[in-house]
Amino acid sequence: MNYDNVMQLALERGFYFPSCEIYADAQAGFWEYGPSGVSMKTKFIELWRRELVRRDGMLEIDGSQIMSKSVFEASGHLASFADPVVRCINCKLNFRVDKLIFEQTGIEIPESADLTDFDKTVSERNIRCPKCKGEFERARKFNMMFKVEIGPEAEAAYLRPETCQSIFVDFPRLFKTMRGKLPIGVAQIGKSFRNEISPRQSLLRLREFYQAEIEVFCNPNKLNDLDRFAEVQNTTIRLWINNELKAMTCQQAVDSEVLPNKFVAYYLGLLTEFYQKTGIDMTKSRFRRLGEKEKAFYATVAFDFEVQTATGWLELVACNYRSDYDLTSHATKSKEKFEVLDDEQKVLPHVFEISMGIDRSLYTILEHSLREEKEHDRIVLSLKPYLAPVHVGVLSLVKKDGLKEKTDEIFLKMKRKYDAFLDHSGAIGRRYRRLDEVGAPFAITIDHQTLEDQTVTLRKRDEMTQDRVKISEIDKILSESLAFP
RNA sequence: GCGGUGUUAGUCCAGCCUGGCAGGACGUCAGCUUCCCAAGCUGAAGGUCGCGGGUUCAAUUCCCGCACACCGCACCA
Repeated sequence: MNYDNVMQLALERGFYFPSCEIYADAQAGFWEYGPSGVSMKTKFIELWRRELVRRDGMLEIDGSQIMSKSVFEASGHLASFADPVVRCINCKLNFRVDKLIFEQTGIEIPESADLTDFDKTVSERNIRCPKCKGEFERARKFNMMFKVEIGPEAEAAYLRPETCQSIFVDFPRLFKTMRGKLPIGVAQIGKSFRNEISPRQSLLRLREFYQAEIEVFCNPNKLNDLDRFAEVQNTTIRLWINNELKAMTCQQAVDSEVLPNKFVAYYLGLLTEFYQKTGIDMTKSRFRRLGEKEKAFYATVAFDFEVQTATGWLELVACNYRSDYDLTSHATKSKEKFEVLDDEQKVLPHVFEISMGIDRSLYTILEHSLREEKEHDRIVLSLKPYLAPVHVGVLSLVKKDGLKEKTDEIFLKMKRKYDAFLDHSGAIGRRYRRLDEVGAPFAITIDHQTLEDQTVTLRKRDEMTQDRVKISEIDKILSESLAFP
């Protein structure tokens, strides 16, 4: 299905919708999750916890969204998480100065260069505004972090542009108090904030968005010394190297040196197994190795996990080998010690990062799960049962003859344990269609026979088949069918 | 941020050219009917016509500005 189909489903069925939409000054790039969206997101996060955090024995934290200025001085975000721009004195339009210089002269200046380098080239080559031929003000940096002011003295602080900074900052305490031992993963789910110049396409590019980030701290001398690699050695991962797809097992990727070490291969394997369980079509996925110019300023090796969607290839996860960039920076700035003991040797850990975009992942799951069945005149969201916003619809075939009361009684017994949806009104077929659209894998219907023999019909979403089951068996059937894998 | 196209009920859209009571379909809700896959009948609710200004006796309609959305460019999880 295409982007518009997903968008319409999202708006009509309570998955997500624009923030502040009743007001004209609502800003782009902010979206709300509705009831269906929250329910699905909660379950997605539970799957992430199971498949990554618990499976690998990671520590999970929940850090502040507002962090002090020093954090971002150390991390490099104040200096580097910014685009160099110039503004025309005459018409006030802003331009990316590095792009402008390249377009007009062919000279390439890296975007991280000193502002004076840009000013020098602009004046030497007499670069003028493309729109009005006006001269430019001096170059400045447009930083993509949201600045906030703390307290009556308005001390500067920032909304975090990535969740991982608190993981780095907290590392010394976590390692000491949680009896840390390398390698160790620290995970966090939360919101990050980026002042994007042009947010677009709802959940795909937000100014306020959810990340699920994992930072694995490791001994850089032991990247091939990892017992648990055996768990994923036969897992097939899809790698996109030099414009070519190479599907191979993790073991083969290490042996052929397509991946640098077992450590990286292991986590790409875990991530693959996680996404397989989300219902995303893995034949439309790849880990793409980034070139030098594409990588973030802190990365030495980088793979993006990308998935093909109706909007093109979409980056869901950034996997960056950040080496000791972060810990060295924070150690230098804070004077805190970040070295730890590993086999009685002092070592400054390196960091491998798995930075997941939750919103984008949820969009992709929706797009890959949504289909139209013309022969049955219905739209079906074939979510994995354990990710469905509604687990089961509980329906009375008709309201009268005591069926409503019997239905209420059954619903009451289920509603704490399952996301059950009670519905008495309208034609039964219409109610099934509505449940199909929110991805409810099951519907149980109470009819006249129920009153005679204590059985109900259990309808399956994908097959549209119905079985008669005893009321006493419902719980067992549902708990098995809805369980996480 | 640039260029193009749009914005009217929950959704899709008509009305705008040529200013004069805010409409349709689907959906939702209630009742009747039916009794297992969007059937039918009756009724109802639902709108700052994106926001602000201007022209006019009168603006959803004409003019200006802005915001937002979509497509393309650039940037990113």
